[in-house]
Amino acid sequence: MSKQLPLVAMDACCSPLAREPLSEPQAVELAKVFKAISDPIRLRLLSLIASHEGGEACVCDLTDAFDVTGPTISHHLKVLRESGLIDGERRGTWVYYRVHPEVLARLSAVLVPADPATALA
Amino acid sequence: MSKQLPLVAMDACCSPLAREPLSEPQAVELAKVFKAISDPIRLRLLSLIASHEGGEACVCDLTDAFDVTGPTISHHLKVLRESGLIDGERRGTWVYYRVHPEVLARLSAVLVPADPATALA
DNA sequence: CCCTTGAATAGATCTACATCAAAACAAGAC
DNA sequence: GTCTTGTTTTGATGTAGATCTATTCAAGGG
Repeated sequence: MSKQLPLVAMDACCSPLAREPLSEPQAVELAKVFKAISDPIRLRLLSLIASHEGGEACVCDLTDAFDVTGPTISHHLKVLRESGLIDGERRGTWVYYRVHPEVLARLSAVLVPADPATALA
Repeated sequence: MSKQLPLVAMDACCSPLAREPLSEPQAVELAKVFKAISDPIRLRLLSLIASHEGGEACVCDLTDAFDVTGPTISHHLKVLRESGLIDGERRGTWVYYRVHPEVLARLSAVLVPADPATALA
């Protein structure tokens, strides 16, 4: 169930984008993860999983929250999985997903503006 | 030159995605901005502008950093502009772009993981 | 004025992606 | 075993997007 992709290339993970120019490989890796969260359904899936009690959510819970079909949700979960943002585990009948907080943290760190003061504007 | 789109809908800006489930409208707004930075060239453009001396960069400088044609760079700058991430200003012959740090800060805040401790993993 | 240089737009093309219905697979219940 | 429920895969389809060339627009310089 895990496929553990680059997890946001380690050397691309920590220097804020506004501090120094991103290298081309760094940009390629980051773009993949941002693409994964550039869809409303995937953003909500991620949020539902991350904010769910116990830090994990069953696919059955997730599907009900949307107007699209099951296969479509499954597709979006796969995209999130392959980007390294979430991971799924089957326990009996159901499959449970949880987020990788480190990846979220790295994305957040990359986007921090150069001057922290502006963050409070 | 400015077109001032939603700038990341104000009510969607500050609660981390992992704290509570994103509403559908919030997700739609956020997804637009993430889509804007889900391309390697746009990420590097954003980084080049944000990290450039004086906080602004001329299109002429930006174009040289890539293997694609001028119109393609112009297209990507437009996408970033329409997402509210950057803004351009013509001064004489050249056009200068600068980032909106508040938007960057909000995106960063949304991605912060639920448990701050995990950010240091 | 016309010409040059910088930048944006228009139109065309090719690829990537979101979605669905149908089929396959996984795990239990009977 | 067979049936049922939950999840994923497959295949097809329509739309969005990245890129190019050619054209247009903007601002100065002769």
